[in-house]
Amino acid sequence: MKYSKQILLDHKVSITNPRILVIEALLENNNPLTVDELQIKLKKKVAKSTLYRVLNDLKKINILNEFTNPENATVVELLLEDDSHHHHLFCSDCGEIIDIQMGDEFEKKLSKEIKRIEKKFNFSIEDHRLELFGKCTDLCENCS
Amino acid sequence: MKYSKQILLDHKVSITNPRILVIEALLENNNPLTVDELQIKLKKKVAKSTLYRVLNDLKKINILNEFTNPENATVVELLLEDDSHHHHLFCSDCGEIIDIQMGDEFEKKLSKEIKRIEKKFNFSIEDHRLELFGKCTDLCENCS
DNA sequence: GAATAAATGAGAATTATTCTCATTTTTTAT
DNA sequence: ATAAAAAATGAGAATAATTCTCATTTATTC
Repeated sequence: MKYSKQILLDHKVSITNPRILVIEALLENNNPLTVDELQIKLKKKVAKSTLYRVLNDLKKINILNEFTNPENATVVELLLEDDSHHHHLFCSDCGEIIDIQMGDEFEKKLSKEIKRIEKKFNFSIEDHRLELFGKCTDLCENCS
Repeated sequence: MKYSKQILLDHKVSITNPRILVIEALLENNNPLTVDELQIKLKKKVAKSTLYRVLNDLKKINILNEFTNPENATVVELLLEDDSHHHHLFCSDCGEIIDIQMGDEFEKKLSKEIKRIEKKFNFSIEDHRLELFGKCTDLCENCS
């Protein structure tokens, strides 16, 4: 069975063509996509209103991560069980977004700092996000 | 002279009432504000179009930091020379956004990791942002 | 396979932000 | 301090992103 169908089955939501197409499009890319890019990839196959609805459906079953790029455009990526914790690197020249992983030692240090912040502000912290901003130098075909 | 006027003078842009009002409103709060909150604070004193224009003006002279909250609403804060490097903590109950500082050791470790990422992806990284998400427990009047 | 429930497509409605342009305010040069 | 020139403002129109509506289609249940 197609992986995308399995994902929908696993989350007990009905299996429809638009949902399969959106998941496939997101699976094809290793990195996050803006909604615009996604719309272009699915042009004529999924209605705009349906695309937004499907994205909301995927959010509801907790397999979609949504954030914004430095221009405040909405960006999405699938977050599946086997995905490991990662952060994002943004290129201000070509707009590319790259998944990055920080070293274990760094994440441990971050956890400690988070505990300190929790106490200081009497917060219960559930998640965090680290974003790095810069320019890809000479390797990117878009920035050449 | 009012601090807000001084800021405008220092950055060689003309001193106008809407600009002063926006800067004062942002200075009043220690923490970032959504554009909506800012609009309410300035209700009837600054036109909506002017507010957005002034925010863009402040961005141009690099004293405004703009980002989004977890609901993707635009958030702004003044970033003045004497402000030190900080990050943000978001409460998903009351929407409050709090400035936080991470320990020196943590920031040093982060710098090292950033150098590693720069080499790995052939990037030149210019900035970073860390966001923590959680709930304020019992101290916040909005979350009581 | 028929009945029921859920999802879709197309476009209208809504919201956030930018743009336009006539008027007002600020700056510059005397 | 004042007049001319330049820049900024307010009000609302225009645009863009996202959500909503509802008649039709597709998926699920029995």
